[in-house]
Amino acid sequence: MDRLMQSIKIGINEKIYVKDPESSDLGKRIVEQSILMIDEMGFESFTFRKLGDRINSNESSIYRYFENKHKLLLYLTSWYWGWLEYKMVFATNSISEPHIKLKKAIEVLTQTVKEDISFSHVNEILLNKIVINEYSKSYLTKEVDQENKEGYFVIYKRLVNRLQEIIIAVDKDYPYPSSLASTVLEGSLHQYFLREHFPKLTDCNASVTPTQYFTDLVFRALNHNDNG
Amino acid sequence: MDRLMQSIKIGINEKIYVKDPESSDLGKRIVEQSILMIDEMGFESFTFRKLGDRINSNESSIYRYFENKHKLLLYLTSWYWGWLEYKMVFATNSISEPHIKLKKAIEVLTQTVKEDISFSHVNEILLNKIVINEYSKSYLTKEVDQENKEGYFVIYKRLVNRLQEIIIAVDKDYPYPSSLASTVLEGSLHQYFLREHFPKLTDCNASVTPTQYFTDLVFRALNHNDNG
DNA sequence: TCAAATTTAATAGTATTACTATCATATATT
DNA sequence: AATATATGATAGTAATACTATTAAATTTGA
Repeated sequence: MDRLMQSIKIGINEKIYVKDPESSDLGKRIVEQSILMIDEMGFESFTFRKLGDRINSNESSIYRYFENKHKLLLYLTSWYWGWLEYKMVFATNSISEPHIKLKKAIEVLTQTVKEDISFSHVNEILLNKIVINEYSKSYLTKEVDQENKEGYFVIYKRLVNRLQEIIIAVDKDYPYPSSLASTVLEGSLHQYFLREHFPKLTDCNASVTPTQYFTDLVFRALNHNDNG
Repeated sequence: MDRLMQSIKIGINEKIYVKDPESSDLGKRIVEQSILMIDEMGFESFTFRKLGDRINSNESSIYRYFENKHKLLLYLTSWYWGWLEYKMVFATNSISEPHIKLKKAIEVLTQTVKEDISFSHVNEILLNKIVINEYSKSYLTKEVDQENKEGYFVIYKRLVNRLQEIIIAVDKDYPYPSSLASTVLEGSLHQYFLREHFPKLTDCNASVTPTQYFTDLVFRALNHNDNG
């Protein structure tokens, strides 16, 4: 998988960036170091000025790649979802049995990232942490409808739809496949957050994973013959 | 219910405010108008200066009630969860049948607020919208552990725990009652958001409510004798 | 390989935000 | 009426989120 993914470029809506950060060394450093910094200090405290200092570049140069830090967050999270989508499709593509396919899909989508240095300048482990802590902020805005119209969330939407289709293949009569798919994806991020900060509000802990919880939940919800 | 609730004061952690906004006319106007303004312009664009202008008061006077707008958001959302908790306990208290109690609890917790002018200066309908759009921002911060330690989230945590206990009463062997409870509360806000902004990602629409989806999901997940 | 084009860096500047400080005035309490 | 307290007005600071301009470095391509 490593070698394969090295040659794949995740296609991100061109309107999200001013200049493609993949097209230059500076661009890659912006992406690489912004991930480290947002993880360290949180999205609110992160600024382009601080990033410029850190990468020995200039604030104004960063603005030539991204209009503002919100767009940068959209870029990073789109990248993450595109990467997860790729992993999910890759892992489930060859599986024909619907319930095994669904089990695998949930597994890939709700697992934490352990290690994946396929793309040199993107640290997927930290990016996963950023998505848990910051993704909601990218859409809980007054501009969400406009930005959605411009296609800034297509990758995420496609991913939810893929999961929904896999759910339907297991139980075509289940009445809420879209809601269940979106609940799994969003709820998984939430359970990871709770495990870290509000352990009383979750059953997930060192030995129980969000993957186990959601696998169990989804298969209880669906009518199926074999629990995989 | 109206008259009863008029005499109830929702107990909010005193560390959240500098001076209790319930203790003065200015304090009440701060709460009242901040709800309107955050709904109108979103939490990011909302500032104490703008609020001061709107209520014909001064920025510095508002700082005498709340340290910053983050604390004000914590206050408003705590108020909301306290109010919902009250409604939930009130509605389920007299029910002895566990599955009917659970059904009622989910109903109260996942329903949109239609109209409830029990507390004169708090518009619960708008507050519900604010919680949907802004609540996550109150805890997705680098300070969450410290603020949690100081008790800023007690009401919400108590509410999740209450729901979890009601779930256990229906099926004491279900392995993930806390996660299911937190999924219902958080997921419900999310489904409302999706219904409004990403209709393709949910089955909730004009005729299907998040309440129906979650009621169905929870009862599918639990082993029980009667679906109510 | 030299000139032109492009990219990046450095500096400065603006409007706004998120406060803090000070002092005056209005209102309530005793 | 004296005192305390709450509020208002004004000013000020450091940081943020940019934009603009110009200079220097690097790339490109003829």
